[in-house]
Amino acid sequence: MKLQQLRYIVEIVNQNFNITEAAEVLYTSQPGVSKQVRLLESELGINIFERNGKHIKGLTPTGAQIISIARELLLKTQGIRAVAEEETHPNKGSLRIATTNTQARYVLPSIIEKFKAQYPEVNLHLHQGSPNQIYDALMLGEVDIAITTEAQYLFESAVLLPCYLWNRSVIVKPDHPLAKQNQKLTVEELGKYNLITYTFGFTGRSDLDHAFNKVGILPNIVFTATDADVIKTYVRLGLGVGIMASMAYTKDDVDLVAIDASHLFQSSMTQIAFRRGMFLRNYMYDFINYFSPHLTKMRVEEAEQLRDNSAILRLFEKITLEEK
Amino acid sequence: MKLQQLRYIVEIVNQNFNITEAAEVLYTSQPGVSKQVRLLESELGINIFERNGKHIKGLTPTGAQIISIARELLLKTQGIRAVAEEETHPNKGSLRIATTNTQARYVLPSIIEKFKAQYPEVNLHLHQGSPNQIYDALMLGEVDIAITTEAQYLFESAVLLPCYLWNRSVIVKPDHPLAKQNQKLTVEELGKYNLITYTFGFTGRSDLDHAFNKVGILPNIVFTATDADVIKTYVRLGLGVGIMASMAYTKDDVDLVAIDASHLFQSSMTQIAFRRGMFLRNYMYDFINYFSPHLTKMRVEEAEQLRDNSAILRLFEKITLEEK
DNA sequence: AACGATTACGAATGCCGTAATAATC
DNA sequence: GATTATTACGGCATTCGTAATCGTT
Repeated sequence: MKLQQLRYIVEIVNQNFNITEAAEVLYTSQPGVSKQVRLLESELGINIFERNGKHIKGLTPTGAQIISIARELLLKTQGIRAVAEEETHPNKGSLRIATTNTQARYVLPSIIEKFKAQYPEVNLHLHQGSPNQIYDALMLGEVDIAITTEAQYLFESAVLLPCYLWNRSVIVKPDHPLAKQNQKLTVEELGKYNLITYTFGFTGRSDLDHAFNKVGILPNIVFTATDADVIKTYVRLGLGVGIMASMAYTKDDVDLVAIDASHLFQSSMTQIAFRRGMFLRNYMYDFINYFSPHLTKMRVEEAEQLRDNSAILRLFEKITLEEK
Repeated sequence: MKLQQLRYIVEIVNQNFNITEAAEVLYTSQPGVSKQVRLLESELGINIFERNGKHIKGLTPTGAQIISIARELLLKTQGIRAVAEEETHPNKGSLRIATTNTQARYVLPSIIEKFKAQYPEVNLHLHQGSPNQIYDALMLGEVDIAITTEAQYLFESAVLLPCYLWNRSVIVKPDHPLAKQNQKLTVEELGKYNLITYTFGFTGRSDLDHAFNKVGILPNIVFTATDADVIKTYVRLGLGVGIMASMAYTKDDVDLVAIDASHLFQSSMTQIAFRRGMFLRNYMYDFINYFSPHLTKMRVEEAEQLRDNSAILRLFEKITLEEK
């Protein structure tokens, strides 16, 4: 069994069982990959891949288990390299982040600017996707860090650190009735209008639905989007009232009015995640710390020792209380 | 980076930083090992080993981290092989168990007999040691399964399954006053005699101390041993009253009298442990099941999904309740 | 017919072992 | 002086790439 052979079989799976493409990605020849796969299979005495004559169709049940172990194993080789690089080039390397639109567009820019200034030699890769995609990218080792506000249950097998609470604002044009009234906004009132908000599974949408359910109102949601820019665009077209993360309302949005709605909906939590047992470069700790100042290296390490994410939540609730 | 190179550096650590011995254990030549180590170090650009001129003294801090990752990584290669062997030779392989004296001497024989009959082609290795040694052997991958009755806190990073509760008996010679009295035994009464029991850290000794502490009696423990045979020997010599696991009193002990003491001391729990994430061969599940009938493959798998051992305990408390 | 996997073969690399050397205890 | 690590070097195995072949879609 060779590390290369494991790299080969994992890459074949990644490339949808196409050895030719896998060979290209690996900068090697098709026959070489094919041969090493057969060698590994004969060494283990089993078929990893399900074949139809000469064509690979998929994984055998045993093969699927082996791929899963091989993936973890290859991640550990990256860990060894990272440990070594931390000593040889502590300020050099790459930081791969997966996140959703809201973070990428409104929260991360200033943090990345600061980070870039501190670590000019770290290559930053930012991948935007749905919570599910973010989770997959994290677990397949395609990114080092995930930032998410949704589907915390997905990340049970990762280390999930609470970053900050955020609230929603209602967005309307200045001539809209809601912009003129002085009374405090109610959920009932919002229910009267056409609403534009996030697509289900994005940016705290589940918390929002929950608030309407609780008062027994079926909201009239006419448009949904995965990002606030689209929401604002449709509000500007007069198609409805927008509900989005307050941080997505910026000083450039002079043609829109934001009405605080933090009293209507439960606060949502933005969280940062990484794979359990992963070696974190020092600059990664720093990035996490820039993103969320209470997440010092010491506290992150302490949190990782805890067995599940609810214990991590309790830890930080305690820390917040003590600081007050 | 090659798997062999990782095997080499780990084995050098195992052999106390002696490359010559490591080479012997690996059935290869000293220069070959030495060269591969230098190659790996130069590939990573760091020193794994602390050197004094040409002699290896120990690990660098970075090296220590790398060894730790390399160990986990090599365990995963064993996992891949195990998955393959499960398909090629489901009834063939090895089962390495670490346990304490009491289990090895009084509990396991009948189970091993049954297991051997079922799986004649599985090589059994039984290692006896202190709870600490058992834990180390398990975590270093030297054994597949650990059976323990002590120091559960040590096994937090493993999967720890509750097997059965057991109690203690007081062992005396037939002419001893305790053998003749008909009243129920009390802790106070026991405190009057010289006692012989387990060494601290073995076979539920901590539970025993706890019982004396609770009633504020300082027991007069004159001999301690790691196994019941030694305890019985000293009782036979008339040196004191023995307190040991009831299961260690067998039909061969006709010259001794056992007095049930389950009402005096809290029951102790025997537990079975394996590394989290380890691939268990089917015969291993069967062994666990023979050892503890309520631990079916399904329940063991379910328990492993849980995040910590207290959750596993709760799961089995629930199962026990439902069965009643 | 085109694409994709395997086989065949030659070149190059790399690993391993013996022998010799150097350094430490 | 004995033990232990490194260097040198030659043989062997393995891997990799190109070219050709075979099968599938």
